[in-house]
Amino acid sequence: MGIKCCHSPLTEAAAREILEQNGINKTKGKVEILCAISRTNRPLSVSEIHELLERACDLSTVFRTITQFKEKNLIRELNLDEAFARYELIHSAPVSHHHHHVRCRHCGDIQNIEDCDLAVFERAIARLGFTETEHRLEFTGLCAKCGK
Amino acid sequence: MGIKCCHSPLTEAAAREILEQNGINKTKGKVEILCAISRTNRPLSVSEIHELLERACDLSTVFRTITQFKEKNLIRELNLDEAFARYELIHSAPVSHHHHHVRCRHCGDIQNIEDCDLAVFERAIARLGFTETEHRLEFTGLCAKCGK
DNA sequence: CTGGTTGCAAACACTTTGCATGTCG
DNA sequence: CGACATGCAAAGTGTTTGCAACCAG
Repeated sequence: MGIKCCHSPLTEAAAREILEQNGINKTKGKVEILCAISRTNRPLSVSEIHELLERACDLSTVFRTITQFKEKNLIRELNLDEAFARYELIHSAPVSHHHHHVRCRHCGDIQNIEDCDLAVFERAIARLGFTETEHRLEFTGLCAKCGK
Repeated sequence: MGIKCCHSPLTEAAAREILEQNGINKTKGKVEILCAISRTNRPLSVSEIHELLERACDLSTVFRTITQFKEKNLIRELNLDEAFARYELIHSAPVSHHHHHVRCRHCGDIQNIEDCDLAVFERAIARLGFTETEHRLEFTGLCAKCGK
């Protein structure tokens, strides 16, 4: 319990299978992007992914692929108060693995938090050595009018 | 308890006093921007503020003023998964008035949530008629290394 | 073969900055 | 008067798009 980093790099074969299952063409770029995201245990920005691939494909291709992965719910987009978005794999494993993040305002380091309860959170974060903690909890949904 | 909109428009005099207390020059633009933010009960984007002022001052001035207000902790910056930031007044009243937001993924409507407890949240949001709710809880702070 | 995919360059949206001018205190 | 504030235009980011060449199925 508490804090744990979920780290599960995909083999190329596993990546190909995931793409297959989601009806996505298994091009070199897409396989590599999926592997790259699975290789890190922290959410990546598009340009970080681009650099991890050593620019093997164009930046716009990374953006397009990320968009596609997001639509297929392979990845989750995060907003950690930076000028850009970050993405992490959704481990479709048991149930959609719900967790959150702590990001250091100073060095930008990002760590995962596995529990989902405010009090537990605060304790877990303190245990990590974080100070001057702030949190931001935002909801989205369909309002009464829009929820058809 | 539950949901409530905190709405407290500032008179020009009150706005001037706040600026005074924070050592900010009381120029026409700054007074108007502060009033505009206090007049709405939902967080505003920079260009919404600009339009509310009927372009009485330049967009870059709004950006610069917002930056200054943020530094003085007069306003809070929010990130509601849009391509831009939103800002709302910090009611310095009793203690820093802590609350969150629900935003409709469809129409973009934003409402305030006053309580700060996940379970209460969920119920409150459901009571508002929101469906397909998602939330995002992110922390920032100084990690053990950076927290001097 | 044919539709999806890519690279490239250009376009976008939001935000920041440089500089000359204008205003507050 | 001097410091700060402003308008304007230009530059900077991160992201999106149009198009022709290309590749997977």
